[in-house]
Amino acid sequence: MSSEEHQDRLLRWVERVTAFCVEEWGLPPITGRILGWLMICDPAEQSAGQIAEVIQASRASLTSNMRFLTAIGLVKKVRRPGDRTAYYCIEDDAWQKVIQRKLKSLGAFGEIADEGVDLVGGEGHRAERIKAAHDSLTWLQNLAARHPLRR
Amino acid sequence: MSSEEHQDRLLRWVERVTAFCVEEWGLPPITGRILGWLMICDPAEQSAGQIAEVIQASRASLTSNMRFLTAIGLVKKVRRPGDRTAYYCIEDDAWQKVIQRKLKSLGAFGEIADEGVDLVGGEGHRAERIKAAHDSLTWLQNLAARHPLRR
DNA sequence: TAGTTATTTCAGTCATGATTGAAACAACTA
DNA sequence: TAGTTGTTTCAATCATGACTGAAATAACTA
Repeated sequence: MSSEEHQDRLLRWVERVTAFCVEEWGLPPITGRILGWLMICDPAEQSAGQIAEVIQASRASLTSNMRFLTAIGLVKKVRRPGDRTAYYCIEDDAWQKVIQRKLKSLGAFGEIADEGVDLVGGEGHRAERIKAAHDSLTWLQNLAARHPLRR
Repeated sequence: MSSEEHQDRLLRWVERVTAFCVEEWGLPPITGRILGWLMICDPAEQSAGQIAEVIQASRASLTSNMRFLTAIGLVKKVRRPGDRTAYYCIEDDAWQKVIQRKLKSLGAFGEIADEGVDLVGGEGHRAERIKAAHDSLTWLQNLAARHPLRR
């Protein structure tokens, strides 16, 4: 298999990751491509310029996306003394962070549900309806807390 | 507390649910308001007209949103013989469905990660990096399968 | 210091899709 | 049947925000 063929396969895989990030998590396409590429690239550390070229996006777009991805802790910026280029690399626990964040947000929704129960008096059909929501929303969080992922 | 005051409180709660649906799940505001209102309204079954009035949206918007919400199984449509009005009501297991769907999508992402491992040869830093992603992505799904929510 | 290269900022374009009003339609009543 | 009321469709508007090119800035070397 030629080098270009292999690169093509990698990019097709990146595109599938991108589709996921866009459809399931509402991320912009370029953000998804960056994440996908950083998952599978070699070496792990890549400059904004390299990434821009391989995923066909502008440098300007890379700047804002990298800022976003580092701000939320999914990507880390690596600087080397004597080199003005900044390199980026996906965090080892990036997906674990994503998932923990989702769990936390579900839990917060569970708290809102709790307040809803108070609001309707705590008894009756309405309260039961909201309690059911609360239980579903906090279930996973409790489960995850009791059974953390070991690597 | 007057009836309007109580209604105001309910609507403020609905607005918090809406904010969640919009920010965390990327739903349109009106979709979020409908869900929030159907969680806390009394009676549980409400016509499109009633909902439109209380959340201040157009009938047209209600039509498309109700179609969406029933299509994905979060809301059910109730028809009564001799009454041309259609009533809507949130499904008892609506949030459980939402969560199961999210888990399934995480699992699907896990499968993509699996293929990524094959793509890079199954060994080395790259493979380990993607394997870590895979483990995080499938962890919750496995956990949930082993500890289903009992009500 | 001047020169070079990479990054960041910012104003503007563009695409997407939520929302609506008006008209068409459907279902009931008298 | 005509009248009434609720629903759906559809074309058009509107808001949002992703993305870019060009200019400004920053960081290195000689």
